[in-house]
Amino acid sequence: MRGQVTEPKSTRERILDAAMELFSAKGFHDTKLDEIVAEASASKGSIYFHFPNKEKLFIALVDQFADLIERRAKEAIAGEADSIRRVQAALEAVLETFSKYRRPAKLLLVQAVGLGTVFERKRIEVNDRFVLLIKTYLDDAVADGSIPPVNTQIVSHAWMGAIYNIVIQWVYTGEPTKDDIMDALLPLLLKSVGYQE
Amino acid sequence: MRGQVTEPKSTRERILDAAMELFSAKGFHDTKLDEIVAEASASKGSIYFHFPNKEKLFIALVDQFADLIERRAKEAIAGEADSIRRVQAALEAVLETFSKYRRPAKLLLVQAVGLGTVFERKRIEVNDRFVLLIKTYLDDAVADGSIPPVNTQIVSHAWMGAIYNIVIQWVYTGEPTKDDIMDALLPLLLKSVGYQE
DNA sequence: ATAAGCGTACTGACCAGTCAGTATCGCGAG
DNA sequence: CTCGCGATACTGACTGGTCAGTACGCTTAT
Repeated sequence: MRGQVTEPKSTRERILDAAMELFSAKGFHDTKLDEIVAEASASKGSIYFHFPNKEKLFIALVDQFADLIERRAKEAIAGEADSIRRVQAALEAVLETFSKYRRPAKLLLVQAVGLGTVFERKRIEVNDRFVLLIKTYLDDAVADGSIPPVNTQIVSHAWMGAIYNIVIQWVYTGEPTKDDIMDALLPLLLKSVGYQE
Repeated sequence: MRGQVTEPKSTRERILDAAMELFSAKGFHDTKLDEIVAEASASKGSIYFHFPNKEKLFIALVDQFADLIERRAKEAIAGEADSIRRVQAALEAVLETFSKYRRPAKLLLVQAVGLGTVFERKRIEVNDRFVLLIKTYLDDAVADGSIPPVNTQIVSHAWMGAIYNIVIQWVYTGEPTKDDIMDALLPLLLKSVGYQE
């Protein structure tokens, strides 16, 4: 029998949780390290024991969530054989994951933008990872004739932006609901490349 | 006959130009007031003579460009009668304007995101202005039967995001060209709402 | 004993914003 | 026409608060 029903969180985890909470709510610059210290019931020393600096702490959160999203998308893809189904499954998985983790979504889609040059690269890197993922499977779908030929470069960027913006809207207002998004966005995107079900 | 061929720019204009240059390149926080001072060949005091603070200077630039975009879109709309043509004309005008002003585009679409709560409201306000504009004419197009009924709320946000992301991509890489964007994005968006030409 | 893990008091660079002062103009009175 | 006066536009040295990062010390487990 353990002393606690739920294993007490490690300091490192508490710091990450607190940082996620605050960064996603107030952004990078408006979040003070001392606030993270307070929220995490930790100390400045322990933050600098676990992370080299504030910037890396932020990036750790971005990477962590970007990895999760990508993993979920790839899992979903792996479960489908047909190329257009793969695209569809990946979209569903991504939307599902975003809607399950509202704060990380805001961190990734809003707070990680418009910081200096350093973060900019990170943002572009993450964006391109997903665009490439979409593009790959769109190209497959074109190749096997599921959809007519399109400029997949532009389409994947456009899709990415569409998803971004809808999710951001949802992050702020809670509207539209995840189901509404699924019902409206998925057909919209598929129709945009000429796919008829 | 004037003494100068081109009227020398006022201090206020030089400050705005310099601020646009630097903010769009390095973002809000990485741009120091002293850098704007140097770039504008002005002085700290004159910045604070013309603007209450750094934040308002930034917002002035955002507003200025958002106004321009909206004006161009409305002009384009005014020249068309058919509702679907209006949507089309507005999109063309917006893309045209973005592509003509690369730096302001980056300022509005990238650098104005992820700053604190104050800027966040501004960003949402601007975004909603355009979304509403799109939505209005989409609703018209649905009403007169040009396109089948769709969730125009979601569609307008999705369109907005698609445009954003493509333009951002262009801002960074110069690719795809404006013409490629027109050729690929316009049909994409129209197809997404089931419009066949 | 010794090192990983953490706490706390401290430092100092940085930079937005201030302010006392200067320059230049238009204008009405003498 | 010119002098005084107020208003507008601008200057740049200075300040003071802020906050990321550091120094160093105490604990606990091995």
